[in-house]
Amino acid sequence: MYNQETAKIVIIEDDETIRDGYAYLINHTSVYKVVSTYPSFDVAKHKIVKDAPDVIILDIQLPGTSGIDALPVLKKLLPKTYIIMLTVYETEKMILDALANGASGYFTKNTSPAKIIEAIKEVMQGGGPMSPDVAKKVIMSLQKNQDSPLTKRETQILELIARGKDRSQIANELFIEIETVKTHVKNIYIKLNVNSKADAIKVAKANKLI
Amino acid sequence: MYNQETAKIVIIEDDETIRDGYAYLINHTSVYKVVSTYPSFDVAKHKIVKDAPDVIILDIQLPGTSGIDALPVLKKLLPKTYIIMLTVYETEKMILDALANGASGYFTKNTSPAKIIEAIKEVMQGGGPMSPDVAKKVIMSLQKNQDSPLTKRETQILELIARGKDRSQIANELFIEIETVKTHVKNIYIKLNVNSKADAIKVAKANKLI
DNA sequence: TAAAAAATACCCCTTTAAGGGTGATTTTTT
DNA sequence: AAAAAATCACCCTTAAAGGGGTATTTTTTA
Repeated sequence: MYNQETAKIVIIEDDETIRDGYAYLINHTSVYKVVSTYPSFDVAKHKIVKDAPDVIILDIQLPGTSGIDALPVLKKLLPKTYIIMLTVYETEKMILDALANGASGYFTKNTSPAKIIEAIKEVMQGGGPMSPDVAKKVIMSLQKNQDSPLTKRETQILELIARGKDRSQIANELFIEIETVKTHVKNIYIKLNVNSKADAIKVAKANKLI
Repeated sequence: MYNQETAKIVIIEDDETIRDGYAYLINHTSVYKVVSTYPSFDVAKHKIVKDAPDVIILDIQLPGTSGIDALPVLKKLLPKTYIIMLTVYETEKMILDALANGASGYFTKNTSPAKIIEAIKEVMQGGGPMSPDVAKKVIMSLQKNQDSPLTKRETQILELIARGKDRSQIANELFIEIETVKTHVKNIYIKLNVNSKADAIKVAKANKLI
């Protein structure tokens, strides 16, 4: 594992006040060492491999290449480095994109430096820290609509359809006849006001029915 | 919104030591009030509506009805109540199931009472608290495999297939011919060693390629 | 306990999609 | 310049999708 005593941090953040503030606080109130700070990814990319950081604190709103676009590149340059995202915005899409692309943690900028230092510690220990507002959005993205127009069986069948299964596979899996599956599918289409698998999946996902 | 001063908590947990311990600490070191504690859901279900709790702390490993099974019932009985799950285990499936079924937060039992009190506060303010190890698992479930055998285009097409789109819809969306889509699909099948949409989706999801 | 909702199953029908084989060109990356 | 990725086209057969209608049994709820 890593040696926490010497863990190296790099901060990529365009706002000089925030950048220097975090750097100062990490250096003076924690065991971690900020080895470099950069105002943009485009400046950082040529030097960051030499820094060999254990953790990168990456702002999303950067001039030039955005933090989101920088993420996959950084993961390729430094596969073992943990990346904690920082942002002022917190749209569900942005958060999910960042996490899907390899971010280890995600914080909004109203997060105190103490929490960020705690997050560095957590990330070094294999955790996945995020601020409560971010966690809320992630949880919401996992939650299903409580008052679905679909019955349990219909929801179950629609989920199987969404996994690419055809009628006969669904029938086999649920120990019912193909014709029964067909009837359920027809009722699903009527309830969702669609007339194809693709549209049913689209509507169901938009309304978090599946 | 809720009045934080009088927020009512119910604890459902079979271990008496843990149950009383959390209750004592919440009552004596926070502004929240534990109005009832129960050793199982089966005992709680008849009385909990009268308790009208703002937050329920729900153990997963309960005698009789498990916390996972109790979750949808509780959501129906008390739709506006926040539920924080507690567990000793932390399998990805269990966590995702709990969150998908309406849990507001998720903690493992090595979590300090202070963190639980903080979690109650966060949940009352609309946050979605979870312990770092849980957050890690949630993040992992969102992350894609970095070294996929599929090309970008193939991944993109497989994602559209997984959304139930057929060849012609994919062709339209990507501004390419149906025949090209077909070729990509054939190459996907060869790379994943499958010969159907359903199997391709299954293998791809198992390996987090999509 | 009676009514309503959900789940089950079968018949008709037509159109469309899926999957496999083979070969080839162009574009992009390395 | 070579390799990888993306593009397109023709052959073929079988399987699936979607729309229509009807009807029974089981489960849930009022």
